[in-house]
Amino acid sequence: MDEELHEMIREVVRSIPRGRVATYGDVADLSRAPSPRLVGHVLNQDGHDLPWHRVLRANGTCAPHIADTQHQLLREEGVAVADGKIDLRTYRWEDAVTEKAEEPPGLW
DNA sequence: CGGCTGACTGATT
DNA sequence: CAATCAGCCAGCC
Repeated sequence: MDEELHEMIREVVRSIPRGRVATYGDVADLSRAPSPRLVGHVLNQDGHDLPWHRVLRANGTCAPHIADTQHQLLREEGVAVADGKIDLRTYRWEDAVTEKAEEPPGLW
């Protein structure tokens, strides 16, 4: 059953560090999901106890129906939200790609 | 079995 | 920066 994938996606989302964000594509890749759409679907169904607000679209924005809450929660964690968009180049969860994790500005 | 939808992405114009 | 197109996959009718 693909239930394992389902759990995997939730695990990845839960692994996102505080003050950082990830894109659907990243989560999909880390959870070996076949496509980012599955991530969205899973979060919609079982993302109630997950930090789904740390998952955004590739351009730094998020879905309209959750955007309001999303921005609010992110700000609580110290993530700067500018005009409904997050600066991915600064806050993107880079530990996943092991490129370079530079410290975000005024955080904590 | 076929078609539409969606918390998506990337490239192109 | 906005609009379009084409892949992508699961779920519902």
